Amino acid sequence: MKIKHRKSLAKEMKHTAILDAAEDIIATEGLEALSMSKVAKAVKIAKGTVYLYFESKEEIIGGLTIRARRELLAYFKEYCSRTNDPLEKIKQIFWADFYFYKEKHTYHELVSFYEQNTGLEEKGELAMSSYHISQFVEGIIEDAKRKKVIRQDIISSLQGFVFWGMAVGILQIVNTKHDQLAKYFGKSEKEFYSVFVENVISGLLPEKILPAQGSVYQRVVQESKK
Amino acid sequence: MKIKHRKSLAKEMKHTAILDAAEDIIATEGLEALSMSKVAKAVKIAKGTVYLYFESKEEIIGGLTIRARRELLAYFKEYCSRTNDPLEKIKQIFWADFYFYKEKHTYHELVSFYEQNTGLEEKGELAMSSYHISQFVEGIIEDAKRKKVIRQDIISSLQGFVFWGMAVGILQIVNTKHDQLAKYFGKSEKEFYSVFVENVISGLLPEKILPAQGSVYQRVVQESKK
Amino acid sequence: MKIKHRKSLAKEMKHTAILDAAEDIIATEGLEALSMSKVAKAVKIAKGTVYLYFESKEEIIGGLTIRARRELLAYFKEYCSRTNDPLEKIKQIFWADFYFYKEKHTYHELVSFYEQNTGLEEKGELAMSSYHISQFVEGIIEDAKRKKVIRQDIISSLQGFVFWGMAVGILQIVNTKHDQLAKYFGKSEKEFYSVFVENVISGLLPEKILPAQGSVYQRVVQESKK
Amino acid sequence: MKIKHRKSLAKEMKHTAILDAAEDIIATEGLEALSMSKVAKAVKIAKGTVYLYFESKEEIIGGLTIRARRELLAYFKEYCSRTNDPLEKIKQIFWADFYFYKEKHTYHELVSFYEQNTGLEEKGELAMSSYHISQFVEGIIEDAKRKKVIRQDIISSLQGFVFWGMAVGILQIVNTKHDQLAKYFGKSEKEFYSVFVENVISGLLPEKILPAQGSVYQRVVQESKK
DNA sequence: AATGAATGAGCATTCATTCAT
DNA sequence: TATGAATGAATGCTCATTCAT
Repeated sequence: MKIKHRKSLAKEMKHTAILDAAEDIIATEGLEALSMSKVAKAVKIAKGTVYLYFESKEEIIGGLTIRARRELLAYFKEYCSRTNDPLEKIKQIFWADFYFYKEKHTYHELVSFYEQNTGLEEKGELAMSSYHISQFVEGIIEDAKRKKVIRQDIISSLQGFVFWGMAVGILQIVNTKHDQLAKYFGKSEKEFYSVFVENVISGLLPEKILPAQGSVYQRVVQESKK
Repeated sequence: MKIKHRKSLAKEMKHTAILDAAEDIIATEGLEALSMSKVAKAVKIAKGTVYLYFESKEEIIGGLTIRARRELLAYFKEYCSRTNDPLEKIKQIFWADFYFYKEKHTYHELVSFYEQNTGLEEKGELAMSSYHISQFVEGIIEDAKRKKVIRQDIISSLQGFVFWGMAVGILQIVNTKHDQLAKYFGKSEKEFYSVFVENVISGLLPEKILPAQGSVYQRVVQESKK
Repeated sequence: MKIKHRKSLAKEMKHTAILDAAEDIIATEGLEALSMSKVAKAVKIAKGTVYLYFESKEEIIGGLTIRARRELLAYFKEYCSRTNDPLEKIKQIFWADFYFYKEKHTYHELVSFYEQNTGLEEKGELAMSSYHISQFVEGIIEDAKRKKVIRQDIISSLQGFVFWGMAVGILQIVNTKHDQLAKYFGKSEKEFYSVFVENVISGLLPEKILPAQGSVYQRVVQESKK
Repeated sequence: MKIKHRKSLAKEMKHTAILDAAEDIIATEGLEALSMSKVAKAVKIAKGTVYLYFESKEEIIGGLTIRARRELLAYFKEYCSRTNDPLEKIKQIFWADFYFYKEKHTYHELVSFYEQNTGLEEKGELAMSSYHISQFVEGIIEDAKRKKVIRQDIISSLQGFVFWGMAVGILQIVNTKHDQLAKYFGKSEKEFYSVFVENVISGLLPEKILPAQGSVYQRVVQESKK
């Protein structure tokens, strides 16, 4: 058992070293340029050895995505801890995401990657990392709801997903189109993101005039429940 | 002249046939699996022949993206024409996007692809197709603004970008996570999307309580204007 | 007959236009970049039409080589006309070649190309263009021989070939290694070429001490006559 | 250690086998016809495997060129060792080159290839192989100079370049035009080459009448020194 | 546990030439 | 005489994964 433990420590270290190397490569050359050969070379082990620690390239990316999501959760916690105002906390989640995108670009790329690609199975730790984030966000939303600073019809868990989708999409567009943003609108990434955040937050507030009954929208919503 | 016309018709047809084949391949195997060899084989022409009609693989994808965007614009127009209510029209844009995603999945993939990838140059018809969509959406928002059914501080063109980013992100998450959606929340894609639309629309309404001065959010916004 | 004549005039013009275009392409992009498509495009005729005037790409290069050799002969004549001294005339041939290389680089490339490649058949005009140059050079050497300013054992025609081979080789090395020439020896192309010319001319002079009988060299020469 | 040695032996052998195969292909079909697919097929390994031993096609050609240059140097040494006469040694260099061309035609092609092509970077072993040859030839010339059997104004290193350029050019013409040589002059390659060697050697001898002052040639030489 | 040689299908692109019109 | 669409073999190179040692 002792031996096993020592072994698994060594194993853990190599596992980490492989992820570190892969992260470096992505940071330097981008996710697309990641290859098993490069990883093996960087860690100074044989290509075959990498497969002793990770079943496939996908698993390495998965491993890094776990890291990335942990870091994102840390960002969320850190930003939310700055205020006690439940609504502010929600805003802080968005801003945490923004700064995560700006400061941890590699991680953001990884998190987005998993959002963009169908057919990537998430299980085990990877699924958990996603769950932890959801849980945290849900908690923040639930708290705001309990304290009645946001609409009462909101389903916290679902709303978390919506937030997530919107933020991912916005940051994607910020990433892709920041040139146009600057050129045509004279807006910085932050200003643009501000518009988005303001929009979303404003949509949560309870003093909203609800769409009139019988509107097309209502009909569509009804329909969608079928 | 007749001959010339006939010829250019034949050419036009092959051009179309190539795009059709490429579209089929993407529909069946995904955008990543698209290759020139497959296209040639599907059209039953030589590989070199494909290059008589398209300068590169990128041009084929570009050609399909033009198709996709045209179709998306058609969706927008069709859905918006269903109502005269300016706010409803905005909602309809979101729903048009949703049904575009559901019904024209390949096209949606193509449109998203161009959103997700930096460094893809857009020119000529491709750039125009993007512009036409922006123009249309901007017009709808501008109209709602003029009619005072949405906040007056909205910048229509910028808001169009925000809409676009959010919708892309949400549909991405719908695409990737619809299993979880069903499993954990018992929600259909449509219901989930509904929550999103309601959220966004609600955020546009003028009778909004603005975030209190001095809130963290305000500070960040101020900051971002520097 | 008149019609035929007119036709062949028109034909001649197109023939010329094709060569002109090919020459431009080689001048701009190099011999390797020459392609039938580019030629056709440049002349604004169909690809197939080019084949009505030239049987193959090789024939176009052959046609240009004829031009190039004509120009080279003109250089030879021009440079030789500058002096009446028969030895000087020989020197002038070398210098004509040097300036041909410097000033008509495309033509030089073509002339060299035919020297470097085995299996390129030369017939008709192409063979003649080579013959004319040989004849001219042979005449110059023969004249110097008759006037006893060079060794009497020289076979003019053969010597012409030797000159040609040496000059081609030297210019090739000048072309390839001019950087080293400048860097390691501080010599310009001209200075280097000067050393070569001086060497060669000096080898032609009659007051030479011939290699001693019985030397290895003599043996090899004897051997070679077998 | 044994194992490692055996392994690296096996690797060395495959490396050699690839070069051998490439050499065969060049010998049979010419340098231009060399392709990675052909090499792989000839060695009966997968295309990708070739890339485990050579980074690129250019590296294979480079590897063969090293072989070729080594062999050429061996020829030089062997031929020069046949005599102690310093002038004879110079002649032997030319004859070594001739027999290298005749007997190791593929290698000659490779050596010429590197002379003819601009923009081929030479480094490491490849650069060294070139340097060793230069050094050897320079030594032979320097020795002859020191012993006063050739002109004292000769710069050994530069002269080596001139020799090399001339020999490359002559052998090229021998290669290309040997049919004409036989047909029109009734001369064998060897006889022709003899004329060349005699010419060159004769040009090195010190008892030379220098070109008269004021001749065109002198002017050009002066000019070139500016 | 570790190796690293081997695989081989796959990629986008080129181009001299042909031939039906 | 002129067209230009079509061909299709060929190019150098990549890379996730396997497996005998």
